Amino acid sequence: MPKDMDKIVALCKRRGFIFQDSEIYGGLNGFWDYGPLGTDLKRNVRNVWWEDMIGRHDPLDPPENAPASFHMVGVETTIIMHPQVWKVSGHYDLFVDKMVDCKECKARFRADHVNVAVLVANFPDDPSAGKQAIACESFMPDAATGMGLSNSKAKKLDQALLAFGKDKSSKPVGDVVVMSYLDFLVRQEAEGQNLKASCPTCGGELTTPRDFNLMFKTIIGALGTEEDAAYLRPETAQGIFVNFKNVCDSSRVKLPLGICQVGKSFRNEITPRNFTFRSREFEQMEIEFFCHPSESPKWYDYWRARRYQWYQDLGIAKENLILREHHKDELAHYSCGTADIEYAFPFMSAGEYGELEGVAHRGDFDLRSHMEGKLKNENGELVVELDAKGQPRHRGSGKDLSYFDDSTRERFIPHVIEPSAGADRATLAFICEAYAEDEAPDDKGNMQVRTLMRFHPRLAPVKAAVFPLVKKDGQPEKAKEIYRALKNAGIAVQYDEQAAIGKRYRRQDEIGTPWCITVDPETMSEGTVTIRDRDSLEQVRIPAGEVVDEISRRLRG
RNA sequence: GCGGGAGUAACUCAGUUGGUAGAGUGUCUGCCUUCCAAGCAGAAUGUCGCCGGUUCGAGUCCGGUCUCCCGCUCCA
Repeated sequence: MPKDMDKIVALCKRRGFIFQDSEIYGGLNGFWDYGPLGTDLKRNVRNVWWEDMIGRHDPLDPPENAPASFHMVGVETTIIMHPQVWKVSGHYDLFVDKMVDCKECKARFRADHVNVAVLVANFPDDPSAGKQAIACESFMPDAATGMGLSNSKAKKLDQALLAFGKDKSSKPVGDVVVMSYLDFLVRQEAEGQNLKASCPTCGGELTTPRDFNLMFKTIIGALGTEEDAAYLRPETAQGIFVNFKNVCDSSRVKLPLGICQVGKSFRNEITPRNFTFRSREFEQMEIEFFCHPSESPKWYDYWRARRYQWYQDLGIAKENLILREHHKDELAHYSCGTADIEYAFPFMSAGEYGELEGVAHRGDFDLRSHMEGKLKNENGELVVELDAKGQPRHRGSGKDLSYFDDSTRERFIPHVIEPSAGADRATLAFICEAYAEDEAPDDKGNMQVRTLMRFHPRLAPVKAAVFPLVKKDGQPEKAKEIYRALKNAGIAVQYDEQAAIGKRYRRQDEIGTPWCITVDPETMSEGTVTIRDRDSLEQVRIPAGEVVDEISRRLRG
């Protein structure tokens, strides 16, 4: 049974997990706030990630399934960086997409995605007639066949050719040339022609291409002008790349080496939607893993498997999670391989998944870019992109970012494997996965619907709650004692003496507290308390003095 | 950005032809003392998304705007 996203969103608000940003002013599209429980939950997601990737990492011996031992360290870099970073990384050019709209059907396309088939006619019997572009049809490339020009449109081109040749003595021959809409416009301009490409779907008139800046622009300096434009980072990765040399020079680390960072990133998503899934301000948890080029495929495999497993270890059911290898033509121009870890969010249709994390094999693209300048893919080779004067389009730092391996006396530019996870998306996935409704008996033994969040104990915002069964006979005092002992041990715990015991259990179920500890008459006589399990509803009795140890033990797994 | 739907208490929603707002849940306070929400009693809470217009009077009609949901588009 699919989960109801509306109910999940309602619970998130009702219990203080996630609020719409600036809600009292009507909200702000694409921005979300975390309430008290959501803040703890998301912090747990971040902390568990940091702990598992760095804190608990053992650099002395190879971890399970790893090709070799390796180092993992962290950095924290700024949201605003030198503007040249984004020019070199390609974001400046790529994030400023040219978009065209259809004035008729209102469809919007990326201008470089619209293809135009131009019919160029010539008269083989009459060379003096020259070549002329006489007709065009626009179409969207069909991913399946690679041939998006429909038969009807091809026929129209044929007819145009026939009509063109009608009053000529010799027969025209036509060549169909396919180009992007942007190239088409450039050629029309250059050749002084005025063919008009129309909407690929409805044939309506298209607007001229307009800029869409997907990076947030800002100004540095109180008196800053457009000259001082800077950008909020669209990814945390670049802060790692530009510090690669600093980290190597300062940290007594060797390759293979992972440098990790958690932090906010910003993208002007065109259509923010689906709760927090596509937000304009979001948090990333990224690893840039640097290794020898010859070892990179092994590390790519390692990180894909390890990161896929990580979500499962924290409670995401395997049937809701896929590891999807990108198809070749889906790869970014720099990537030698990318796999997405995707989750079957309730708001997606059956069989569809939303990306939680991308694990990309980036080769030496990033370090080379920051050395040499913005790179482009030319016939499978990454080369520095040049401007009209033959200079680099965007100049690199000129610094040598290669790595010298002392043991092999070899110098090389490391390859990078990038597991890049979304903290908000992971948090949302954990929320969706945790949401459950089951049936539990009420005090009369009738089955009632119970709403609960089955958070993994490491992620649960509240780990335990302590109740007195009744508000008398010294039970509240005893319960508070246990509550404080847990607090002092650094365990997130709540105390509740309000209303019937069953109601208190349900309250904790709804926020995903794994364990409830209840003080009852037997506590007063025998010194034992019950620990009730959220998922099984089972209770076990242990000495009150062992509660802190027992909960700590359970939290360690 | 387009098309469709929606916005009323913290949540889910009702609100008849325009006559100055209700229910359930939740929250809080007592009582009860009982191990899985619905025993009893009581209380608080809304400029009906926002702005403007029509009207003697607008939650209700009109215009604009913001936000959410669905579809399209987009998602290096």
